[in-house]
Amino acid sequence: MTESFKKEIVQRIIRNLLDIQILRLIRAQPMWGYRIKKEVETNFDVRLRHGALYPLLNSLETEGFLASQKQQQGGRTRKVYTITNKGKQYIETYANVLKEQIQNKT
Amino acid sequence: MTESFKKEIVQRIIRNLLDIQILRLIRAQPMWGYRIKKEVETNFDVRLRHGALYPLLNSLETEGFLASQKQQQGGRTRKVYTITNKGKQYIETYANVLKEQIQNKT
DNA sequence: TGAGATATGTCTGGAAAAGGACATATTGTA
DNA sequence: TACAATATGTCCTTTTCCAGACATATCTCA
Repeated sequence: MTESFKKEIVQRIIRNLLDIQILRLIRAQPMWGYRIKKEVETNFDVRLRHGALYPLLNSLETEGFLASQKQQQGGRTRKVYTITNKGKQYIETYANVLKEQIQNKT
Repeated sequence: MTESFKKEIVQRIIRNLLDIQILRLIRAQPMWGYRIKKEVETNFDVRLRHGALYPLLNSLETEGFLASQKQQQGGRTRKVYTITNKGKQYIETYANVLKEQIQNKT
């Protein structure tokens, strides 16, 4: 039962806090959309539709959480994202909130 | 900036994982709906509408995460909820997922 | 006695989100 | 050469969610 709970909870976190998971991935290593999709799908066993991902990445860049550089791979273009200081602050704050969630028996 | 981030993140967690926050509250101390509403609103500085809370409590009981006993307070009735073993397992699994999130297992 | 707090419940219209389709181009492989 | 994978983007319809309203009853305090 605990295993199915775990899968359910992970999926809920991915769905509702997808931007944060993306920031965490990119902080660990700069990445482009297609790669992020594959990482999320294999790491968390959740379907991630590119029709949701690419607009999200663009808005995260517009809001200053991510920055991108175009990278040519032959004739194919990759938009490689790196995390900004603002983005780092956001996930650090997230980690702090989680710590409180675990510690407090509230 | 980090402060406004914190408020935003807390509100997102409450909104999307409200059931878990309720289970955590009730595990700490058996409680009824109105009290839960007040606790959540003061502890997390988030508005919690009773029109969302009461149906959620009823469904958590139906699914076996909570149990309730009616308590008479004069002519006024309180529905006091306690957490079940299933409910405890759910929030323990949640805590484990959060630990992995913090420990940067990605 | 009237207002505000306590206490629990349902329901609905509009907004937000999700799912899937439409669109295009390159690269690798069978 | 055709199909699957890589790579990024938009758009529309359906579904889900939520805020606020509707509903009822008791208790406390001024």
